[in-house]
Amino acid sequence: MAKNLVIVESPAKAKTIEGFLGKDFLVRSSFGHVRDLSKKQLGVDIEKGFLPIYEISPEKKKVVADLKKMTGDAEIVWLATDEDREGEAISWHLAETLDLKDENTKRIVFHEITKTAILEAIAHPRKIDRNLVNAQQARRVLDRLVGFELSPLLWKKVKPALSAGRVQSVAVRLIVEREEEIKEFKVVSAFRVTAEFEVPTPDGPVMMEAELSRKFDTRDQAYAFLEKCKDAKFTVSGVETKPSKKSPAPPFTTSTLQQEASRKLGFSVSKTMLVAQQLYESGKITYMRTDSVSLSKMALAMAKEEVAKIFGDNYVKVRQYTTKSKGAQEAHEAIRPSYMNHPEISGDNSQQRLYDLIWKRTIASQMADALLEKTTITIDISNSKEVFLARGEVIKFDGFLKVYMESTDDEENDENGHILPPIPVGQGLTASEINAVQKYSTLPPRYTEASLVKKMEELGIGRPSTYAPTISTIQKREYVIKADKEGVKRDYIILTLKKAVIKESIKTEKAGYEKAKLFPTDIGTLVNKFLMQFFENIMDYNFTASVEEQFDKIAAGKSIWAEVIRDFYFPFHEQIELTQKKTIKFTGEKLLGVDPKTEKNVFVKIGKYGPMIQIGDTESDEKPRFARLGKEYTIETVSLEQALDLFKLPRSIGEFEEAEVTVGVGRFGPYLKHKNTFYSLPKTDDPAVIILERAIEVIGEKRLINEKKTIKEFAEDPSLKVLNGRYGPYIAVGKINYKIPRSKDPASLSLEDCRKIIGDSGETKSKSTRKVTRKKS
DNA sequence: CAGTGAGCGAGCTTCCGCTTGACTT
Repeated sequence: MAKNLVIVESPAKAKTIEGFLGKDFLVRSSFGHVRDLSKKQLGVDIEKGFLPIYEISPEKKKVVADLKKMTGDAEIVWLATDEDREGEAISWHLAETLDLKDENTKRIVFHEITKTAILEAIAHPRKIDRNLVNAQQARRVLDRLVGFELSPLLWKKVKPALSAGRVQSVAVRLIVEREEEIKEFKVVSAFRVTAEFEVPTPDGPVMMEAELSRKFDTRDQAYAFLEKCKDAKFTVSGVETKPSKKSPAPPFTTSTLQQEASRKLGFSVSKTMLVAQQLYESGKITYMRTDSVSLSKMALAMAKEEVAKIFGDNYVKVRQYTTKSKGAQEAHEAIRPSYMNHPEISGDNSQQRLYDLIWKRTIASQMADALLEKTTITIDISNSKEVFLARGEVIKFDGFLKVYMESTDDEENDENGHILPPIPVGQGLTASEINAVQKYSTLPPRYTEASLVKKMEELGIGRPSTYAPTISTIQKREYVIKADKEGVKRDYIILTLKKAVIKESIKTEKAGYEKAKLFPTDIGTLVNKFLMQFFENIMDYNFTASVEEQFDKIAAGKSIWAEVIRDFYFPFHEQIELTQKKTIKFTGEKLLGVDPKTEKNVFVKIGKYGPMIQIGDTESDEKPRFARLGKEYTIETVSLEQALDLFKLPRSIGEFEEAEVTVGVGRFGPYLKHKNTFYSLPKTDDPAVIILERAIEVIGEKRLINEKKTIKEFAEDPSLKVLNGRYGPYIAVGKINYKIPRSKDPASLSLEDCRKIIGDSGETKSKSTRKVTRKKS
């Protein structure tokens, strides 16, 4: 048996480290946290000074049992979890759950996964830092208290199964407020004037574009200016050349990798993380959940060598970056290739593309600045105080630009580029063409998943390991949806002065097209309004930053964690109780108008199952009528006519096989109902206009699929069927399903065989519970 | 999955941050 057991967080890391250490060391992983607050209850005993009630996470039972066995045999247990708040807590939880003895337990940390770094760490062990652990407990307990007291309030006041939390609710707020900004934004237009000048050079005339120093608010002003240009003289009055430089962006963190992969490769944040995980597990890149931009000494040396080899010594510039982002804990390196001398790797297309991005970014970060020369030529206009400016940029030395240029979120980005011809001051120029083009101001852009992550990081909310899950949570709760927005056509005016004549033309452009952007839903907007009204303190963009300050004090031993929590909790809990008593239901109800037929009020509001239309008052004696508001409408935009149309469903569209066919819209979209069977309508069919013939087609298609699905039926027992499902053949009895053993051929089973399989499998109970837990996750 | 909605009431939902492997009937 090995004398030493080293425990790290990640199995991939364990494998690497085991290679560095001798036979006396076994290295295993805890797979992250092994314990958490009890899931079923609040998990915090408030009366006992906020005592946390911990449980071994169900999926970690086996990990803990295995580790326990091994720690019993080891002489020394080395807790080598990450050097940050969570890592320290993981070590402490391990020590507690594994019953580790103080005298043979050592805590070590290392920042790079190299043999020397690890041997160095082993030479300098320490004890678990209880202050840091307490800071983590405070963080954990606070999040639980906020989440588990706010969410049930939402179930009561707004809609069941909603959620709120320190991180997710602020993320939703950002999206809701951006939408409000867009709604309030006033689009204005202005006329941008550009001129094409003819510049005489020894090799003949060259064209040069210049822009007027001001824009005109109206068409008439622009027209008047062009009119003046007809007999103006244009003279170069200044040529200014300034050297400038560009520096490379720092190596990737989780957040910047997600942003660049989104901009350059079009990956969603979850796709980026999935592919990065694959690269990490196959040893091609370093750890992908990090907030640090620093590179290890070894990585710097490797990068330097690689840059010199490929581009030459004059392209080398070794740089160590420092992290500026709020709340960074820097337990890992930046995300970089494991081996800098591998510009390409094997793997699927996504892996290769993401790796390429990481390789280039890392290499570029260790390269020289690009040296530029920026030139501005000023052209006076004889009869106007305005001037034309021509801007040019010349790259004198490309440096890191040889490899990599960071993208920006700005959609318009065409400022730099062209080279200007040499030209003396005093030179007269002729304008071959002057254009005044109407330009509209652009709306504030909606967030993409990646730009939301960027904003969250700026505010210090969320961590590298939670950016992707948070974004999927707020979509799963239907607070926001990711969607494309069609552009709208609009006209713009162009005035062109050419050969002393001004021509006016009108062109159309498509404006405001957006792809894969985050839009708030009615529910997201309503929940945000509720939380902003009653819990503005939690929703404050600085809330996380200020509690982090408190946690830092705990970590430094200057505050007691339970006191910090106490000071937060009691006023917060008071707010919860007050809101509980004070407010009635928060439905976002809006009066749409009056139904002309019944003369009753028509409302739109959020109900138990989402947005809906209601005809008739809730207080009246007569029961109101309800209709679900489909995803194609919003509370904001739905009209009275559209709302009333929804009550035309369900409707009968005729008879088929001597039974009525009805069409309606339900929980899962439009459906047909025939002989008590439901048939989902494809998206291409509109329930408002569908006719019987088409309905029969849909029913026929569904029957055909069902036929293929059924392998065997038995006349003696119609409730029992052998079916072909997603995971292969199975036996269905009512709503309970049974696995068919591999050894049996499903097509040749008799009723007796089936009953025997059902009898043998026995444990239907465990099956159903498993199904429930799966649903939760 | 299953096609509701008020009201009655039981029993369910929920947080953030660490980490991957489930094996689906």
